[in-house]
Order: sequence, then C-alpha cells, then structure tokens
Amino acid sequence: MMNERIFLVDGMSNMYRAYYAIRGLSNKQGLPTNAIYGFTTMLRKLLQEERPKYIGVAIDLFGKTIRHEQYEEYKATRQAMPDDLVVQIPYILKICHALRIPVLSYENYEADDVIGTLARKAAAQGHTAVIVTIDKDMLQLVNESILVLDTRDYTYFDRGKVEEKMGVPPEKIVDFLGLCGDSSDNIPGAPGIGEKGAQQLIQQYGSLENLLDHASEVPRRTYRESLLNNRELILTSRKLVTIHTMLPIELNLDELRFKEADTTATMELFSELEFTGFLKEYATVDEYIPSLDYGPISSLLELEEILQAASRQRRAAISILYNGENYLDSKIFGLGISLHFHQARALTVSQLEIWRETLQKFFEDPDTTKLLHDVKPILLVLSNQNFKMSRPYYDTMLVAYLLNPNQSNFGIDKLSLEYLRHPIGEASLNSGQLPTLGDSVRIQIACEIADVTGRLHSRLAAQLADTTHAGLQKLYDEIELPLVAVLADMEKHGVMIDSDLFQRMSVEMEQEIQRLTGRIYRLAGQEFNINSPKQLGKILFDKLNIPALKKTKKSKVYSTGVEVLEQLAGEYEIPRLILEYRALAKLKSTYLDVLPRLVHKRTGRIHTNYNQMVAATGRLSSSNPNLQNIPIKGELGRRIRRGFIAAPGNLLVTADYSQIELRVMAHLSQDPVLLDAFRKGEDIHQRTAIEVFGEAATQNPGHYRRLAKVFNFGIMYGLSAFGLSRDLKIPRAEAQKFIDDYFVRYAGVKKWLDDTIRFARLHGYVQTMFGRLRQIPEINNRNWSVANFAERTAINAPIQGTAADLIKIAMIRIHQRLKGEKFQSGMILQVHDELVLEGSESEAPRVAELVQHEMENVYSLDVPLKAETLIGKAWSKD
DNA sequence: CGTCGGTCGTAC
DNA sequence: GACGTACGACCGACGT
Repeated sequence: MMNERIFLVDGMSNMYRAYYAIRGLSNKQGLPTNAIYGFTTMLRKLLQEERPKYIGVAIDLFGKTIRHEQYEEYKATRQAMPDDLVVQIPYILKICHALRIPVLSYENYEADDVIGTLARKAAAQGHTAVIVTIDKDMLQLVNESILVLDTRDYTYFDRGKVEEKMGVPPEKIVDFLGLCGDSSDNIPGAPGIGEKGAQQLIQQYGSLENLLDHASEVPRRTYRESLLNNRELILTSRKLVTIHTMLPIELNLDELRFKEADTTATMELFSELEFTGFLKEYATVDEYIPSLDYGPISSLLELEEILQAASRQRRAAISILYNGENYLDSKIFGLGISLHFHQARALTVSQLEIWRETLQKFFEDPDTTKLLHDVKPILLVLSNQNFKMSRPYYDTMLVAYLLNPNQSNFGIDKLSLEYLRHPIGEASLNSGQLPTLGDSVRIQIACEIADVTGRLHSRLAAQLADTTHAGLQKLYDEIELPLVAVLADMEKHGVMIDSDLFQRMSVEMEQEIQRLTGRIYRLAGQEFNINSPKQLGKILFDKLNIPALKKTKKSKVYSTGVEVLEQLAGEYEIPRLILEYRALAKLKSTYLDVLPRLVHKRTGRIHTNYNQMVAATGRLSSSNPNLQNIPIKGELGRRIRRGFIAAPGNLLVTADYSQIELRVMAHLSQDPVLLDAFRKGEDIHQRTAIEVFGEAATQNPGHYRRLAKVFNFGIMYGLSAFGLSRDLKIPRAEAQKFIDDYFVRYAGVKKWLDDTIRFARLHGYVQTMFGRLRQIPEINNRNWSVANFAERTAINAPIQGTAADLIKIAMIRIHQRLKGEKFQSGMILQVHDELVLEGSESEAPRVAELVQHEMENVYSLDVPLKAETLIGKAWSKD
C-alpha cells in the first residue's frame, strides 16, 4: 500500500478548546451546545479542507488513568471537567457516529496515548500520521512521518516548525515540559523555571539527564537550586507528559477509512442542536472546486459581453487595484470583474482609458450591484481619475466589520482565509509594489481579488441577513452603507488651516520650551532627556530624592504622569516645570509641527482619513491626521482651534449635540428622573447634584455640580468607588456612599445597567438601538478583572454606539439635503457629537438652521435631542 | 535601521 | 486591577 495520510483527532483538547472559545450557546431545551458546535465546526473544516481518506477521533474514558498512579496529585488541583461540558460529550460522540468517524479509546489511558500508539504504528507501516490537536504535549511525537495540525490557526508542525515554535526539537519536548511544567495539565515542573529558562537549559545541556548531572554547574542561582532540590519532581513531571506509544492496540485502516456521513442522522442531530447554518449547507449539493479561470479581456466586444452578463444577473464583483494610503494621490493599476465563483477577467490601465465610456456607464448602472471590498477608497481613487462609481454597491469589508466589530483587520486576505479558507496570492498583499509589476501579474491579482470579493459576498450577505442578529441588515442598508459616500466627500473636501499661525506658535513655544529646559537642567544639576519618562523618573526620584508615589503598570518604572507630578507640584519646583514643559512639547510636536506638513500640495487643505471600521462601538475614528483630538481646553487649545479656518469668502458652521450620550442613557434606561430632567430642559448636572447631594448642593452649587458631572459621565463608563475616590480625591467609603445614593435616586439607571450586563452574560453580545452588534466574549471569563472589564464594555457600548448611530443618520440626511437643495456647503469634520461644515457666507445661516434641524429631529427618542450651532471664520467660539 | 510595546496625553 | 472609545509622539529594547 502506498503512503497514506491518517488523521488522528484529539477529541479532548479540541472539545475543551471549543468549550472555552465559544460562550453562551445553547438550544431551546437549555442544553449547552458551545463545545459541540465548536467541535463540529472543527471536524467539518478538517473534512472539507483535507478530504482525509483515514480518520479517527480519540477520547478519554472516564476514571483513573495510569498517570494517577504515577503521581497522586495529578490533576488533583485542576478543576474537574465543568458540568456543562460533561453533558455535551454524549452529543459529541453522536456527531462522530453520525459522520461515521470511529471513536478510539483505551481503558486506563488517555486519548493522547491512543493517538501516540496509533501514530507510531502508522509511521512504522510507511504512512503519515496527522495529529489534530491544540495540545503542545503532542509535539513530542513529531518526526518525518508524524505531523501535528494545530486547529486554532490551522498550522502544520513538522520538525522544523516545532523547533521554531518551541526552541527544542520534538524528542526534547518531554525534557522541556518536564522542566517548565504545564499549568493547564497540572504538571509542576521545576519551580522557578519557565519556558524561556527551560528552552535555554535544554539547548545548552542537550538533555535533561545531562542537565541534572551537571545541575551544580548551572550559573544562574535560582535555576541551579531549583534543579538540585527538585530532581524527583522534574523526573516525575517528564514521565507524566510522556505519551505512551506502546498500548496493545492495532492500527485498523479499514476501520479508519473515511465513509460518507449518515446524512439523515446528521441532519436530525443538527436540527435537535439547532445548528441551522450547518443544516442549510447539508441541504445543498456538495460544491465541487473547479480550477480557476482568470485572464485578460482582449477586446471591447468581450468587455461589453461581460458587462451585459453582469447587468443580466444584476451584480458583479469588481476589484480596483490602487497604490498608496493617501487616496487623493493614488493611481489605478488594474480592474477585475468576476461574475461567477472561480472565474474572473481583468483590464490593464491602458484598457481602462480606452474603454472609459463603457466602464463609466457600467459604474453608474442603477440596476447592477457592484460588489466591492472597501468602497470608500475606491470612490476616491476613481474620482481622482475622473470616474464616478454610484450605488447600488455592496461593501464586503463593511459587512465583515458589522458582523464582528471587535476585529482589527478586515483586509481581503484576512477575510479570505477566515471565511473561505483560501489564502490569497502574496503579490496582492502589498499595494506599494503595484507600480513595479507587469500587466500579466496585475491581471492575475485583479482577477483573484474580484473573485474572492464575489465569494465573500455570498458568505457575508447570508450572515448579515441571519435573523440571529436582528437589525444588523437594516443598520447596514440604512446607515453604514449610505454613510460611505458621505465620508468620502468629507475627506475629499478637507479643511483649511492657517499654517502661518501654527508656525508662529511653534516658534514661540520652542523658545518657551528652551527656557523651561534650561531651568529644569539647572534644578536637576545635569542634562537629560525630559521626554523620557525613564530618565525623568531617575532624576526626580533617585537623584533628587523626591518621594516616588507609584510605579507604572507593566514595566514597574516610577510613574511620571500628570497625576503624580501635580501632587508633587505643591512642594517642588521641578514637577511644576515638567508639567509646563510637557503641555507645550505635546502641543508643538503633535499639532503645530505636524498639521502644516499635511497640507495637500494640490488642494492646499488637510484631508483626514475617516475610518468607519475601527472603533468597536460604531464611532468613527480619524487619522493622518487625527482631527478628532484637536485641543480645545485652555488658552493654547483655543488658539490651536483658531487655526482651523474657512476659505476666503466662506464661513464654518459648527453644530454640537448637547449631552447626547446622557440623553441616550435616559432613553435606554427610561429612568424617570433623567427623563424628567431632559424633558424640562434642566441642567442635567445641576439636577443630579440636587438629587444626590440634596440641600448641600444648593449651598455650594458650583462644587456639587462638578461632582455630579464626574458622576454622570462615570456611570456610563461603569465607574467604581475606587475610580471615583481617585478622581474626586475623596475617601473610598465616601465615594461608595455617593454611588449608592446615586443609584437610589436613579434606580432606573441601576436597573438598566444590571439588565444590560445580564443580557451580555446570557447572549455574549450587546446591541445599540439601531441593531449594531458588539460581541462581549469575555463577560463570563473566570478571571475576575477580565470579566469586570467586559462588563464595563457591555454598559458603554450601547450608549456610545447609539449616539454614534444617531449622528451618522444625521450626517446622511444633512448630506442628502445639502445636495438635493443645491447648497454648495459641505460637511468637513465630525468629532463624535459635533459636525463642522463649510460654505459661503450667504449660505451659512441657512446651513446652520438645516443642520440643527436634522440633528435634533434625527430620531424620536423619549427625551428631546438638542444641538447648538455657531457660525464663524474659525473652529472656535471666538 | 526598522519593529514593537510601553508611557504619556489629546479628544469625545 | 480599579472609567468607556480612539490616535499618535516619543523612548528604548530588540532583532537584523
């Protein structure tokens, strides 16, 4: 028989992994199904990806194993298998049975040992064993004929990869684990020796025996003593991690041979477990994989035929190749069109020019949906080359973001791997290379991206429409997709700045910074880098013996943050000077020196990038430069804002939502006091001061209003007594009492917070009013602080996110009205609860009116929405 | 010389 | 560890 690949699936580690990775899944009967689902997903992926000819799943039998006899504490302190995992095991076995995959086990031994034995036998018979697991113990079995497939990131481990990842070859893995132990399996190892240490020791001494023999020569004291004192423990540890490969079982290839699943049984199971997605797939015929059909378009006639076909089927996936990050300067390097999976055609740059009219007509075809990945830059790049793309179009990147806004990379290569399990050719990854490539390569890339976009669309569209996330489709259709063109227009429009003003301020500040630097050096008695917190800490707390107040979180250096320096400023001069220095240096290096350099050569304005797919709450973010954190506080902040100006003859109209997040919280929580305060148009912080502090608030209104303000904001962020006492510099007990009082007065808020957290625990996600989803996977985490953080996220996301939804809708309406009513004014900035528009002096008053109206009437909440507008030459109140 | 994590500080 | 969401300047350790 020839060399066959035999897949041995480690049932235990895979079900544990599935159990912990997926939270809050169960069917209507209340049966938890997270581990079953994850395990099934893994199996199906394996079957589809590898088409194994031989496969088996190994599991433990319950009861004591050989390892319990060897080491009585084995797994003693380890938590027993959670009950809600235990109940799922029978179903996992049923799934295997239905898929007709044999389940392997052997009494008194663990699944690892069964796999080890069978893998060795397979290798001895000239086959290749593939061990499917997430357990690093298994890497000890790897050799020329035994591979490990890690199901977390789907990577194969051969000898080289094991060495690369673990720092030791497979046959040294047991030595390595014996030394550093394995906390998840309760293998102790040598106390004080971790992964790095074990790696280094094994590399240096070759083997565990040799290391123990020469333990007294180990230079590092902690290692030496640990080795000398724990010889037995280390040897036992190694024994425990060593997989048995000599069980008296046979490798029966006939038994392991792949058989088609028992479809009826599988579908019955899936339906009981409510795995509806799998069910649907089972109903369709197995998709076969044809070879890829990519190529150039050689004539106008051919292009026309393709476009006609596209219009007949009402949709086509399009790729546009462009270079660079600054889309105002990007060039196009090719265009791909795909009408069917695995099939695409592409145009070169010169063809794009020659057949411009035909293409332009297609881009504007109101009956054909253009499937695109990341629409905004495409709109901008096309517009630079005098093309115009108009709706209907579909943005696969945007959908992927809406489905899981926690992710950080929605590049087509990443999504292709994730949703299609198809790695994209490397050449397509780096857009900077495009100019150097030849037409034929560009055509290949354009074809592949168009094809993948089309395939992604079919997956993503189904998930978006899935009723389990009610409202997400609507959010996409009515808010996110329409917003894309609005943002593109804003970016293209840009904002004018007064570069001279910034440069003058920069020079002025430089002088002041120099003066401060001199004084600081003199007081310190030496020169040093004031910008280095590390060096500064040494000077302040070591050399000058100023009492250090705290250390930083991660690297345990003296903290030199504002909080610390302000406290020291009363007694010492240096911290005062440092604070002044920092304030100036920050403004100069972050704003004054940067903004003038970002003025675009051609337009003379600054064009920020509005990112729609970064913030997990649904807010926008702004970068290159970030125009959402331009200073406003203090005299210097205001001066900087005065540098953002309207073009000659124009004015800026700014419009701010008043307390939008608190109003959203009032609506969501239906708290009677909050509702009442907003309906009466009261000063909300003043009202809170009276509610919480009673009579005292009227004695000293300013003070208590400030306190109340901290409260009102803090609540939305999930504040704690600790944080409050730190911020307000009051005792912890007092802070706790205030919080208790607050929740007595605002019982509706308290209930909403509790309900929201409960919902998140149960479902694993929260939603905004408009259906925006945010998964909160860590809410049931066993680690208290992780779960706590998740709770605060769960509270904040619906509030911040709903506010983001509202202003987005307002932006779309404003954009539409300005266009429809032939204004020449346009939106240029969005800062979360504020919009800035620019237009002619004559239009400005009407624009202000329009913007205020659209913002306040964007949606009918149970409290009124208020927006305040200002008109001026600059982005500043004066 | 580039990358990356840490610290700090700006906005809402 | 302790109050949410971002972006980015600067430093310095690390790897090439």
